Amino acid sequence: MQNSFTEENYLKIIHALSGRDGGEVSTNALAESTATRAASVTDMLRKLAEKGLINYKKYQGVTLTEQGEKVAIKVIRKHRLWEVFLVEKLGFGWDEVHDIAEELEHIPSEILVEKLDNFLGHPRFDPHGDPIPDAKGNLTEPDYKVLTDVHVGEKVRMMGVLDHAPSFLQHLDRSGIKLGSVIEVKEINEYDKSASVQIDGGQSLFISLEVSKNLLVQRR
Amino acid sequence: MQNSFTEENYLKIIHALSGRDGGEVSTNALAESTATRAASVTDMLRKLAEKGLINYKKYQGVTLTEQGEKVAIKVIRKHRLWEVFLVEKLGFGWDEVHDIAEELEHIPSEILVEKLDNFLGHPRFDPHGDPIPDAKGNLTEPDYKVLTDVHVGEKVRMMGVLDHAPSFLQHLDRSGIKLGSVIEVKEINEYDKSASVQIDGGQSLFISLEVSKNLLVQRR
DNA sequence: AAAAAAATTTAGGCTAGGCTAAATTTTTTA
DNA sequence: TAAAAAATTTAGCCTAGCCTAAATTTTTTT
Repeated sequence: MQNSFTEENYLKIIHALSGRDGGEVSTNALAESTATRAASVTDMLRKLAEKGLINYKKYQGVTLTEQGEKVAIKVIRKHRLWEVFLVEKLGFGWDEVHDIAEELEHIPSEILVEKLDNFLGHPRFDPHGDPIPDAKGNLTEPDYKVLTDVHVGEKVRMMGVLDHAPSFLQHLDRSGIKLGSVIEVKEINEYDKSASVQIDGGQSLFISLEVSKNLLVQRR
Repeated sequence: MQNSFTEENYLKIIHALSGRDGGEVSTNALAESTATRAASVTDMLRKLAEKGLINYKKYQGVTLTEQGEKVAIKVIRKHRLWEVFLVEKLGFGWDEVHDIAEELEHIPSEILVEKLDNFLGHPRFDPHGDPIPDAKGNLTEPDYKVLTDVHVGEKVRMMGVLDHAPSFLQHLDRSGIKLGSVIEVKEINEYDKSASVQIDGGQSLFISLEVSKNLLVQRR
């Protein structure tokens, strides 16, 4: 049986909120993420549980079943592939594609996804650095670190973002920080943890703790 | 205000059914095309009329208002552009794209359409030969003729199809008839109006009246 | 370990878009 | 042109997803 647009969204969000450990997700957290009320979430949880997509016991929060996980990962795959298409082929900025991909991800057609993947050359990461699950549903999260964990003197490579908000991405654009940029931490201020960094061996700039916390990087 | 997926579909179908003359479309015709019951159509018509998208008087059939026509043409533009994308870029067959485009056409985003149009190189026709409305909403139907109106001895070019059913398109594939093919009518059988034709100066074959009726052609 | 607070669920409703059955209007036929 | 048939609308219901208010359960405080 097919899952609705709304059901797919719930599964995707449960996946995101349960994190690497696959821990329980609360009704309230879901209400916040879906921009609905807790009572509405409860309704949907009952329905998803009946369909065997989540493990749900009243008052205890939910986790995805294996089947639910599969559906969620398919949606994530579609979302990220469409984002690549929008940026690489259509010329959108990385700050503009989220809402459109949010719609495209629910277009139902296995063949479409596979042809799209093929057309794009089987990309491994989306424009924000998030990994794209493969056709079999394998999703491997690379273990990047957050820039706040980098010591003075280290040179790292920018690999992704935690915050996907357009305003944050635009801020990075203005700062000249993009995927692949080399960031050298020159100095960290004790007081507010803001940092002085050098981008790609050129431009020096200050970045706030708020920014550092949302930058995923990798030692080189 | 935004129109729903369903509302857009009604407008698109009313456009298609009212033909070149913009004539009234009946409730029953809409029920058939939308695969719903007449009573449901009546409900929707009331709603579309309230929104100013159609001219509706009880029992009298409907026509599109100028505003409704605009919406319909936008949907058609999106549908046909996506079909070009699916065939030209993703490698789908012309018989496989209708249902997927039916979903994609409702993705809301003006910018997306324009970027897609640009990416595709501003195509004028979709993979079935149907004209693509321009960004301003101009839709000019070329006046092709149907193959049944072609006399013996004439050579014409295949420009489109009236029937978009996969089975018909696949039949054309098997017959080697595609957009742009030159068709020379060698003989027409009085009895059943079937015809003997030559395709691109090579392959000769018989085509039934049913096929002739659905082929749009142009004198050269 | 009670009491208070927070989280969650239940009860009862609402809207969009469907449906069936019955009523009404228009069209066709005799 | 009146009766029959066909088309259309109205009335009353249904489901998916959402809502508020009230009830219930869990968690936190004192």
